[in-house]
Amino acid sequence: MDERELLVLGLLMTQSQHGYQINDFIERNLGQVSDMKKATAYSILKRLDKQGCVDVTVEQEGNRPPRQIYSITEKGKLLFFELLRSSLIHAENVTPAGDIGLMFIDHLDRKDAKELLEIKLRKIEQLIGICSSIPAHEEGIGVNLAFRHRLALLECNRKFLMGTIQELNNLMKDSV
Amino acid sequence: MDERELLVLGLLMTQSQHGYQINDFIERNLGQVSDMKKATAYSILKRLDKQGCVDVTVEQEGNRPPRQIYSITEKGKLLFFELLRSSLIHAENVTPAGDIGLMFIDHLDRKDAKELLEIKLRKIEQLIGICSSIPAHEEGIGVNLAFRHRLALLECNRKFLMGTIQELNNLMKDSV
DNA sequence: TATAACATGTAACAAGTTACATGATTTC
DNA sequence: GAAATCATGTAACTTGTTACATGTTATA
Repeated sequence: MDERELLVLGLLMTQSQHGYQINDFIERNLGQVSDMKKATAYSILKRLDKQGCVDVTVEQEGNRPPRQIYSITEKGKLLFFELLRSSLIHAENVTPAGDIGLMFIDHLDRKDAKELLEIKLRKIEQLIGICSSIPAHEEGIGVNLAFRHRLALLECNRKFLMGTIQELNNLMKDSV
Repeated sequence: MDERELLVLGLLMTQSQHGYQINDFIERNLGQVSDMKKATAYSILKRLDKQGCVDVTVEQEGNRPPRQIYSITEKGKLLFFELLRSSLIHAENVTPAGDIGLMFIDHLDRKDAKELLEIKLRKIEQLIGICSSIPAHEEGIGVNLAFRHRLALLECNRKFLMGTIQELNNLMKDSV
């Protein structure tokens, strides 16, 4: 559930890091994975510290701003595994975010609806392009699984949208 | 984006209603669509009122608690269409909630990982059962589209999970 | 007569975002 | 000398949840 906390803890599992480093890594490498904002990462680190899930040491090079280096503690590892397990077994039992709109599509006329879904289709196709051009990750299977899953869902959405657009076309023809 | 607000406005598009009615409808009929809590609906209605997106009239039958009947205004309709359009064209550009865990699956041993994914698979299959037993909606295509989309995504997840579990099995055999 | 259903609401809290502030260092 | 990068943080705000409080009426 608490994906952001899991993400931060997961990154600390590989190595001790300071906040800037985590934010930088997410921005550079995990752009298609998480849109967590910087302030959020900093406040999660503080929260984890308060809970005893991380240890902090301060480092300083020359006159640069001091770095707060965070290391995951035993308690933090327990939390990590707890969050990991609950994340892996979790199945969303409600309509995915963004599908509420679909339910109300009849309030638009068919032509408008079709055009909007075509915009969405183009976005999805762009995302498919980006996602399928990511080279396979060397270490472990997890990261590759995540991207393969995302790609599978995007393809599923693409197929669904194409079918729906076709259906709207047919309905428009019928009503002429 | 703001799915809950869109949901409330959408329900008010069909008819004027009071808060209890909206909550009741969601609880009874939209259990697989939204998990919005009652207090949330009430506070959204207040917010919409403050923004001039709904009008309120008070009704009372006998000595029962008075009902605040909310009707959508012209401004509210504009907001509804704005939210509807942005919902329909929106494509999530990050990994779906719940997939962060997948990235860190290598921290578990294969057997554990497999068992957790099997739990998830069973949940997904249950949801598929529920979702495919919902009778088609008579009016319009929107509601049916939403359920068909959800079903398609669930099937996609099922397929992915089965493949992944198989893959974990193979990896376990190899390492013996 | 107990309890479910009707009908509303508030207060406290948690999580996240936005926007701002600070100040050093490297690079153009 | 200006701008980007390094490194941290806070304050205000929004959204949503949990848990509680209130009182009536229909039903078992």
